Amino acid sequence: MAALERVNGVALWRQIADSIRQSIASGEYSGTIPPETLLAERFGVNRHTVRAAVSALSREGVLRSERGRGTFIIRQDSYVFPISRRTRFSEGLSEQARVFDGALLGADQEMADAALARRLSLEAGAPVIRLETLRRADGIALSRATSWFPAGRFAGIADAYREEGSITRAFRRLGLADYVRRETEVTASHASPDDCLALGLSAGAIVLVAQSLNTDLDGVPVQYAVTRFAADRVRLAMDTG
Amino acid sequence: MAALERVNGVALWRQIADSIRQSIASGEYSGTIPPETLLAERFGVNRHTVRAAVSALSREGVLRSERGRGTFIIRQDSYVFPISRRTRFSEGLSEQARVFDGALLGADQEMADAALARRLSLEAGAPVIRLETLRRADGIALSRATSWFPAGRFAGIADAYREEGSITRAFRRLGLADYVRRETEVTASHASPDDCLALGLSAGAIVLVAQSLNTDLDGVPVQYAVTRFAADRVRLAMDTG
DNA sequence: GATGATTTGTACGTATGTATT
DNA sequence: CAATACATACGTACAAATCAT
Repeated sequence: MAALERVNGVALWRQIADSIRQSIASGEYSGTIPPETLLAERFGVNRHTVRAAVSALSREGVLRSERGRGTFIIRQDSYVFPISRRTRFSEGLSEQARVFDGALLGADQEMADAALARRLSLEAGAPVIRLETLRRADGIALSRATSWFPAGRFAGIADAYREEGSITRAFRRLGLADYVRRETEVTASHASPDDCLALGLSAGAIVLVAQSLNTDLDGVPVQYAVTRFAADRVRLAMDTG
Repeated sequence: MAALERVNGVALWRQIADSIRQSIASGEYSGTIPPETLLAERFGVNRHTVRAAVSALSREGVLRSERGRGTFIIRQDSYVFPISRRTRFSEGLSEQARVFDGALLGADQEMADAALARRLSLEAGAPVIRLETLRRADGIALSRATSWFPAGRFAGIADAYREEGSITRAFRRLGLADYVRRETEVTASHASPDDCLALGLSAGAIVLVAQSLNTDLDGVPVQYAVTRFAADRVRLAMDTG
């Protein structure tokens, strides 16, 4: 594998670890991964380097090595987040997780900058409420979101969310019975130190970043959110059938 | 901060380079990027580390530094891929790129394994045609896709695609006038060596992985595809308004 | 034009991580 | 496990080009 060279700022063992993870996800291996010596030969590296890769995956909870027996694949749960006009994370997940909750990490009032004001159809500098929230399923952090709401219309949103643990229910409490998702834009990037802390990720992990806009039934924006999903625990599903 | 690399396997400067590239793509910067000292402070690293990141991006043709003046953005390539029931990549992109084309990297006939057969509503072991394709905009590789088609119905799909450069037109040529996207599932992972080669990415880059199913108007599956997008050049947009 | 602030370029030193032998 | 060569990251200092005043 000539492509594996250390010139790009990514350690060989990390590239090999990612390759192994990929092979596991694609079903190429089942039960155990091949022996270290075989992998070393296949990747064209020293056995020590393969060991470093396996060690990293073990730390991340993907593999478990047993002396004399082999290295076993630990199945990890992955959650599907539906994205549609009627997206309700809490409802979509309730079938997959036994315990599902949202926590309020922080709240603040600030002034909308030009880009945010445009998205929420407000005047630049208009007051908005920012919520930092965390979603968990069965005790595992899945996503953290930063949401902005027009401050005039949703003054008590922070308290409402804190007590309800759900945007849908917080909206309902403030008199907004229904809302729809107008648009979602998905990208991906490396997890920031903040992401790692909040989501319990190892440094260098990947997050799916979704920017979304919700409106009321008259098309008036009620929430703009940037949500960061732990990419190895979550799939985003768009049903367009 | 030096400890980051130990846990991670991805060099700090590489993570910062990716982050800068992401910010450029998302339109956060325009014209120039912030000064090195400011970026260093913002990322919490030494100025040299930022310089290593900028240096890498300069080698890749994204940035150009001028002493005393600043660091200028050369390529600000960000393409939005719409995902909807009527997704037509070629149509959605034609407004954003001057030159847009699809190339056939390879084609093969194989037998559907259990998972693929289920997705295409075929018997396990049924013959399918696999296409490896690459999409470019203005000469820049945006995505590579592996697609499977029922071999019985779309025998000449490889030749048709090779000559048309588009799935939509290849389908039309084989008598399928129209089709719809039924579902799409999005995840993200590190770029494999193959991805790096095909998409011109640096090791450690991120790809958005979309698994999608297309059906004809009667709901019969016609194509299952796994598409790998260069995450720093592409945003996936779901319009649910 | 001169001055100082800003910004990128260069150099040296130190410590630690990475990968092979 | 040790030795080795190279990459990564920080720290400090100063030089050179540009820009606002």
